[in-house]
Amino acid sequence: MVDPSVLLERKGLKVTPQRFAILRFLQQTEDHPTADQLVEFLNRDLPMTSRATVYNTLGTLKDVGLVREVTHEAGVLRYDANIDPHHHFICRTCGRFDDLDWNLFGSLDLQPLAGRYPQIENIEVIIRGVCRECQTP
Amino acid sequence: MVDPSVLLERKGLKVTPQRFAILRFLQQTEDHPTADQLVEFLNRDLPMTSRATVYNTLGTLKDVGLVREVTHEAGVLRYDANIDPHHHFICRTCGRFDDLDWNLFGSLDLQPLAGRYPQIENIEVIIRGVCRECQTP
DNA sequence: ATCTCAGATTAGATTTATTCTAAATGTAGA
DNA sequence: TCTACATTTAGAATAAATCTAATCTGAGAT
Repeated sequence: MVDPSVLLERKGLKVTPQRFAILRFLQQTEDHPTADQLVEFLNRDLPMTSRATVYNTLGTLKDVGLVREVTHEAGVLRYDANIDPHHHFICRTCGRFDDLDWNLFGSLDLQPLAGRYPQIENIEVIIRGVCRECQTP
Repeated sequence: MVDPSVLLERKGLKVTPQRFAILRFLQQTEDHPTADQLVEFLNRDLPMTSRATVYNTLGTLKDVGLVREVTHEAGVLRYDANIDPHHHFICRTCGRFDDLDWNLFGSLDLQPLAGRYPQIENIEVIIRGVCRECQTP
């Protein structure tokens, strides 16, 4: 787990308390929080981060590639500090959102796409279903 | 292309002019329109469909499985009458949204997931990049 | 030390997509 | 025709995200 300050500096961004806290929280959680959940968490003890800053910061972190936007649910925008390629499982019942290992499916062969789509930047498999915890036995 | 009336009746839904028009439009377009684009189109010539009805109808069509919600863009919800499994390409520049053939990647082996995720309902590969038309040569 | 200025943060207003509500309409069957 | 229920409707309400204009902060210059 790299120090958030180092990551921010590498990207030429000033290290502010808000940026530090947001990036560190995203690094540490297994989850994929929404902007709103971030506001909630950051201000739980000591309110020091406005809603607008959370949106601004998530935007800049996304622009420099420190954070990914995850947009696989209706009306909800989530954020992920795991920027290595990986896949996702989404539970229809509880909304649980798991990262899945990139190598799960072996190597996806993109050859058939190369002609029609000359510039491919990201590939991701999305699996939807009901997770073990939500099974009704 | 199956008659929308037949599809609606099979699902036990009353055939109304609005439902018919919405389903037929989704069947005929290559695109993945938003609710707003549907309202716009349906009322172009003769206004006869309210915004609420478009949302209601899309909701019921989704519930009975005649239509799929596509949720891969921030803040935008699109609809697709192609309910056979398939993949998607999304252009970062123009937002273009193409269906890709299900067999493009051969068969995805789900065996490694079976233990952890007992109930898998849908799999989809999402490819993001820049389409041929948006290339700057 | 203090000044300056660009960048960062802020509260609150605004915009946009979606959902809700309660009334009006349409339709199938008695 | 009458009744009952589903559907549609306009407009209000909600929620997420963006915008705005003012304030704050801190690193380098003086």
